[in-house]
Amino acid sequence: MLIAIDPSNGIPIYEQIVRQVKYNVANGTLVSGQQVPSVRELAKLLAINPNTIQRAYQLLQSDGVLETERGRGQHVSAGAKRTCTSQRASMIQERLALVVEEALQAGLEPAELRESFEAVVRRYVASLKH
Amino acid sequence: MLIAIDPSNGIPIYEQIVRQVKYNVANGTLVSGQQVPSVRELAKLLAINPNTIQRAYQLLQSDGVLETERGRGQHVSAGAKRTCTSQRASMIQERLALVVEEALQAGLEPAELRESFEAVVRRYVASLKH
Amino acid sequence: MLIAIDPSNGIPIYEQIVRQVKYNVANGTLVSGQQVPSVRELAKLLAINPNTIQRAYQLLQSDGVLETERGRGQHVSAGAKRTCTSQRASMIQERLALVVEEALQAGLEPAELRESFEAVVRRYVASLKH
Amino acid sequence: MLIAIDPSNGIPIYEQIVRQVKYNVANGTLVSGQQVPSVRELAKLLAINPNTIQRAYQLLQSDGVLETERGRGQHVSAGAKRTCTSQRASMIQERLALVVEEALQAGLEPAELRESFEAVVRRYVASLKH
DNA sequence: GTGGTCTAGACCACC
DNA sequence: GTGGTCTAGACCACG
Repeated sequence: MLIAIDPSNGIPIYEQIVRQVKYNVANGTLVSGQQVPSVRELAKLLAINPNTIQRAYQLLQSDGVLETERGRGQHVSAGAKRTCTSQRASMIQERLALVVEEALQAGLEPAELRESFEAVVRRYVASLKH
Repeated sequence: MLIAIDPSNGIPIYEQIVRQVKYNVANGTLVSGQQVPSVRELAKLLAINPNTIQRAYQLLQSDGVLETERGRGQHVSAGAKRTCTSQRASMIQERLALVVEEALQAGLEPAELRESFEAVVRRYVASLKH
Repeated sequence: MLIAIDPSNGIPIYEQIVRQVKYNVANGTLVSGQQVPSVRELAKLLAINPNTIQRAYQLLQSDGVLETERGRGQHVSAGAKRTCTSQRASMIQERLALVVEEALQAGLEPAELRESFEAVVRRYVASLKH
Repeated sequence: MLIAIDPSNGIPIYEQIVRQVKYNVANGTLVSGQQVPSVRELAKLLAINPNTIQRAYQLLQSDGVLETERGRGQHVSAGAKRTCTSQRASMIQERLALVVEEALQAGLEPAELRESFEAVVRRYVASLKH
């Protein structure tokens, strides 16, 4: 599992961790039952305050992605993959909806927006081929 | 001109004011040379501390949207409309690109995304007819 | 006499008036004993608040440039020309000294500065020939 | 780093701080990546309200001189030295040009001005030797 | 009346 | 601990 933190991009670090763990679960990189690094371990690995890791793990627990067993550390919970996958899709679609709605309200033409949208898709598909 | 503040939506109040003034300028609701309410006036109107308004107005000045004359209040500067319009379009398109790219990276299918996109547009167009 | 006011250049309007009157006196455009426009007259002429003119005239009086006689308005005082001429030269030289000193303290080389200085002079002389 | 504030010289305190920080960066006294005192710390040090420091630091951020990391304080950004040095030189030369032009327009002779200029330089060079 | 600056003190999120 | 935001109230210069 790879977690990359950018401490100066405005998104709280704990939030970056939460997202990337969920991403890795949805991904298959982290599978149900698998151990995740302990708070201290991950803190040392990322050179980040343990409190911050702790906070991320707590959020992941309350989202049902991680489970803790006394003295045995954290592991990925049973239904995590399904949860994350659907969460991710709906989150992303929700954000897309927000942006598009705001653009339309701001008076941009649907055609204009559609063209921007397709341009991004084309650029992304092209970048995959390299 | 209508400015609506939501003090509890996370976006700083001064930022909300900045956006809405720019929006109104891009809009044509505020035209070049037009006076905007004085700091104290707007503060009373929105029931917000004058310092907060002051901060918003200063940002608008440094963005070239407002000009101030000592003792005579603020007015919309000459090139404001062009500035705001282009800023707005590019900001929105940038955000659209970000969301779409993230969605693609997360593995969503272009077709799926396109459908979401069109759904939002349809919903918006429909809402206009009511 | 010509007075040009720029209300949005940061220099207080009363200060702009003071400077330009002094300039005109040093100039010979305004001579000793000559009447200057009344406060109200000048205010109307420049489309400026009479309080502002009043303030400028008071400063000019305390600088010994203008004198007032009951009911007869303001006129240029006897020694005004000498006062203004010397004031102007010393003021300007003082400002030059300030800028140059700051530049040297900031570490710019005298040679570099001298070159900038001469460039401005050359540019100015050239502009006169057109 | 030394910062000296004169609260009664007309220049706003936050502006004095901004200038002196930039000066120290251009100087080499503050180098890229170096921490600057926290808002509260500097406020206590200078016996000035933290809000005023905050304002100065925010301006420095928007000028690209400082960067902030949440909960970890401010540090000098990467390109800061280049930015500050060039800004300072161009600012000073611009001001020199302004003063010289005004002097010439006011009718002072280039030779006279040149003599004033050289006098300041001589005086400054002499003061260095003591 | 206007905007510009500053102080004092509070609350929040983040680390 | 850090920075970010906001309120309240004061003082000043300008017109």
